[in-house]
Amino acid sequence: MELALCLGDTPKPFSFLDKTQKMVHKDIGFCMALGPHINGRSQDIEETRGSSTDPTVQLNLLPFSPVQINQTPPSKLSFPWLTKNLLSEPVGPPDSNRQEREDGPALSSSPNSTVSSIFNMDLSIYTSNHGRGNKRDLETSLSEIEREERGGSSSRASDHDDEENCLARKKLRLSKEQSAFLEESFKEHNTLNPKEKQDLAKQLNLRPRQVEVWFQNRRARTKLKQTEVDCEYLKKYCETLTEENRRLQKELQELRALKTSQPFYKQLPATTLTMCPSCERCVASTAYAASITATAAAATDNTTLCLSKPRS
DNA sequence: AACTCGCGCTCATTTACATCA
DNA sequence: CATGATGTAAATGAGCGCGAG
Repeated sequence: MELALCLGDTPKPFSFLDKTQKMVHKDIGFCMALGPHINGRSQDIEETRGSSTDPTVQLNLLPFSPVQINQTPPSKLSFPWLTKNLLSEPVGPPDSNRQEREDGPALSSSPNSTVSSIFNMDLSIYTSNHGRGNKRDLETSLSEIEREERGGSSSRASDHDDEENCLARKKLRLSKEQSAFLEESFKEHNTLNPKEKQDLAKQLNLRPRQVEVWFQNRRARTKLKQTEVDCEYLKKYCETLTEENRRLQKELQELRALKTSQPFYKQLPATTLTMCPSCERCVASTAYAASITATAAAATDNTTLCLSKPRS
């Protein structure tokens, strides 16, 4: 059994996996593999194994979203062992229906439908910055909202306008209520269609662009958290495999020692199974068995040793 | 049908700022 | 009060898909 680890650029396929899987990713990644491998004779093992149903395992962890919490693009590798239970994070359906939502917003599934009763309040930016917001922030935010309402949906162009109108980028701290509301929405969908974005912005007295950015950052945080979970799991998994590898190596050594210390054992022919002519049962048939039971050997024409009673 | 272009979106990365110990 | 660490809102640029021409 061999445990191989690869960290860095373009993980190379492990030798004992040559006939099984090839890695094609050129990204920097983490790669771990487990397979039968004794003293570098993986080729022999591979040949004798033949069509074994015990395949080698190679695990590739790519730097980009190895496990998607909220979406799982088909081209990306996902880890089957991670379930929504493990992840404490909401596991939404793959966002394949995004186009559908954009074509016609599924308002029935809108976060507002479930949380608006709780948070249907005027979440004014007057209360933002946890009550520490100053007058300048307030005026800036208000003018931004007015601009947004005049200009319609956010875009890069409006961002540039923002830049022109707002000389210094003043950081706005979202209030607890705003964050909670956004969080609830995120649990429903981790992406927004334009209508949802507009609605959320209106309800929270924020610019649609701010809502969009919040979701962007929230997705990034989710992903980061997930990466940490993955790393932790892989670390433990790696330790387990290392331990298993050590144990098997030790076992192998013991077997080899036993083999060399008992040379007569070497002379024993392989045990084969044959059918006992008298009882019609499978029995072990070896020259060794025959030699130690002279009487039995004399009683029968062949070397089959049968200790069971003949069938009546 | 193949192409180009513009648009809008997401993502990764970086920057800037607020907050806290 | 100054300072470094941390969290996070926002900016930026790249890449992708899609519809229109």
